[in-house]
Amino acid sequence: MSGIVAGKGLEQPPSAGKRRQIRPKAERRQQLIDATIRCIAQQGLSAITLQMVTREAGLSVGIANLHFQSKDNLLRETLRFVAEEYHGGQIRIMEGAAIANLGERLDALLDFQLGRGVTQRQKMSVWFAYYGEAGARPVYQKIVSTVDRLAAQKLEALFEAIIAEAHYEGVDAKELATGYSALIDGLHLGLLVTPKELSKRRARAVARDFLRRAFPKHIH
Amino acid sequence: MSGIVAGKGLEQPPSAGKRRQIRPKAERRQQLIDATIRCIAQQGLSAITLQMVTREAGLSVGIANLHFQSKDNLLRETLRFVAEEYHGGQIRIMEGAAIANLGERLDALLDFQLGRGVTQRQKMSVWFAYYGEAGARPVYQKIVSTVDRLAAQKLEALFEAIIAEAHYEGVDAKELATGYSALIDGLHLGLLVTPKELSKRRARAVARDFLRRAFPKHIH
DNA sequence: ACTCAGAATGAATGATCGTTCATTCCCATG
DNA sequence: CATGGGAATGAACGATCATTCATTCTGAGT
Repeated sequence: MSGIVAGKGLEQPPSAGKRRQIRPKAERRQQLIDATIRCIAQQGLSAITLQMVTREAGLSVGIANLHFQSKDNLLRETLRFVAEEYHGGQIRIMEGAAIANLGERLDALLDFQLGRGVTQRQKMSVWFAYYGEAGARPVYQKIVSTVDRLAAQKLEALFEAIIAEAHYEGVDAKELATGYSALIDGLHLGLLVTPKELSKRRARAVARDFLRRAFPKHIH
Repeated sequence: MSGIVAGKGLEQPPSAGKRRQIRPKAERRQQLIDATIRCIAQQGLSAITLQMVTREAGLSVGIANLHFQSKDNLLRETLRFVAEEYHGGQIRIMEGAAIANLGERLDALLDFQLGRGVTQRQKMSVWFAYYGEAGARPVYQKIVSTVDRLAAQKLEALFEAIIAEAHYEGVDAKELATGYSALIDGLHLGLLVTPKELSKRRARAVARDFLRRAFPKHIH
């Protein structure tokens, strides 16, 4: 209920009469995607309904099919948006020139992956909701794979640079990158499913520990 | 289609006429749970229907409510079964007296967690399908938490024993156990969503690497 | 001020779902 | 062999869903 009010608040002055507004297509699409994300987080992917999403967005039922042709397509586009948001954030940190020091860049990456923005219950719910359906829906696999592969390559390159810089021996960048990515995913899962057992603080400590053991000269 | 045939084959001689059979309650329940697992793996948790499950089991629609009262309850019991199967398997290895050597016990655990039985696409699909809904359904969180907590404690105890045995220094058993569990979960996720990027062989190598870096005297 | 392309609406439709329950039929028991 | 308890069935029901489309309404362009 409060979610609905919040949804309206994002697009209209508080009073928000019934008056219909005409807005550009791109804006309505984003509005619907945002509402979809909130609904998935609150109700789950299997319980989601177009009536639910459009009400959350403060719009009518028909508009979903007007801008997305079908419910399936709306869900696909929502996944695409979420995937881009997460992986894009990582890539921007890894290839950005803002941070020259490799150790600091690694720190920034960890801060992003386990920071406030990403570890919101809302975000993680959506993320794993799609993962959960990926086994039965190749489309979801494909969408995630595409961005995931790019992020994995960037991470691998960063690890290689770090290894070269400090002449670490007996460490394989690729294997380490796979392990680190898996560790972060697993920590997100823990934060979502067993929040009582795993605090965000501890999750960060665990991830830091992994990096410290691999790159002791870079992480203190 | 082939799934349906296989389902029938499991309960009836190949010819399998239409003749109705009366079986004990426990057997029917397990039969329905097995069918539910197959359906979730094939169609996903959000697409599952009772008609689908009962057809897969070679039974009539009404029988699901007869033995499980409701669809929701059938799904809950299925999760309970899967959770017990996975975590129970781990616990049996960790507290079993069959393997005295701690290093070998660790190896056996890894073999189980990333072995043929667990990493079947079917099993992992079901597992993450429920994880995906956990954000919106506290019941699922509770079911998983219960068994998960016990397994985590056993793992921690095993790590502590290993640390004590070889006098490893500067390692926290609890933190390491959290990291290892998260790593395994993340690897399962990778095997499910991006199987092209992550082979089972590589997943095992990555997990082994984690353990080797932590317990070099125990893992070679 | 006027106009109209097209954005937005929401009642209606048909399909499908979970659940019920009157009925059928098996099989252990005597 | 006869029988009753209860396991199993599946047609029927009401609820809910995605999707459609005739209609309404808006606001930029003239």
